[in-house]
Amino acid sequence: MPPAPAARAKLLDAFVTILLEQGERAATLDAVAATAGVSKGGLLYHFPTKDALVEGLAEHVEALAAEDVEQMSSAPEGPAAYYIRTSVYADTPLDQAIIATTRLSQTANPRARQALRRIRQGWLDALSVEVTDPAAARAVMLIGDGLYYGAAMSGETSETPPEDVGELLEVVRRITGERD
Amino acid sequence: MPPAPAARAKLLDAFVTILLEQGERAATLDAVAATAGVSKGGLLYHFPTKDALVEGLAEHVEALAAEDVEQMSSAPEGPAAYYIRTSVYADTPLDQAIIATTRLSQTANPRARQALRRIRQGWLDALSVEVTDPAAARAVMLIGDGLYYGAAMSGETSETPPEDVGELLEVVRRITGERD
DNA sequence: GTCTATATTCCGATAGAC
DNA sequence: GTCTATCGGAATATAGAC
Repeated sequence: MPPAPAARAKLLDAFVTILLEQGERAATLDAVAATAGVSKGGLLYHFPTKDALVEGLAEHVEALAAEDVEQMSSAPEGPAAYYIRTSVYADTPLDQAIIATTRLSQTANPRARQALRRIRQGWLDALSVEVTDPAAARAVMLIGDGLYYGAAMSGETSETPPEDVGELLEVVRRITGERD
Repeated sequence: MPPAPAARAKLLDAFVTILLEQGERAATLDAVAATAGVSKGGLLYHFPTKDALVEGLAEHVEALAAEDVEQMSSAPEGPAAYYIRTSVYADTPLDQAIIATTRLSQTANPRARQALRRIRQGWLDALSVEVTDPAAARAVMLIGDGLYYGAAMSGETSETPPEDVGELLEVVRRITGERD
């Protein structure tokens, strides 16, 4: 494994921060470079084009999500409860990277859309192991989507207080209860 | 009431179309004007700044959503079923306007964020009349958010085939069932 | 590897003719 | 009301010094 490319990581982190706090339009090469503490030329050495920067973020967020799916699959509380509980925006690196990717104009950045689609599919697969009714699995999935959506929409901070999650989990238990 | 400002409506419609099909970055004044069949100067007569264009879209989408809330409140099937059924992206003017507003970088466009927040609140209020358990109402709300989110994320077309909605409605019925 | 120019394109907005 | 022409600024990307 490579010796930890600190410069690349710092640049991607700056990209995420700006997307999160100021939106896509503010995430210019100049701004990313300045936030990371390098010049624009320095940035372009690591990411030759802006598309390369988006590609870097896409790979980064997919890697983080893959780790999350592993934890989800082996969670004692079960995948569904783990998924809903962690769908509340909590400032983790994964949450930040996902919202940042969401902020990219996805019609203009097919790669960003692809990353989010893959991540959602990974979650749905992990959910389906526990929640065998497809419609129920989809409903749980959609609630998680909605939680993330609220965070992506309402700005930088969480819309859902953690104390509300407990009640939400009860509702989910009602969904995942056996049927037919 | 004014004599139907056709030019304004045509410009807003072009703005929505471009946001929907190509994303925020493509929605320049030039592109909006060209799509509407007028010059940039012509556009700027009706909307003196780009913020004015966003304001126009925000008012437009809020008005359409207010109509929807009225229909929702008087729907024979009940607000919850109506809400979920119509949350599937269906190319209605309201759906298009909402997704278009979603595409605007909301950190940079507080007015777009405000419009979406107000619309969600209106839906939640209407839902709460039928679904009195707040957590259950929130869960139904979130499923609708998730459906819209999927549409906003996956591009221009619907992610959820209408034939899946029936099964989703059964799940919702399980949520809205009496509790305690 | 990181920097400072600089080239080029494009966007939002203004001015003023018609 | 709608047009053309144009300004000022900003964004992506290149070239080449260090």
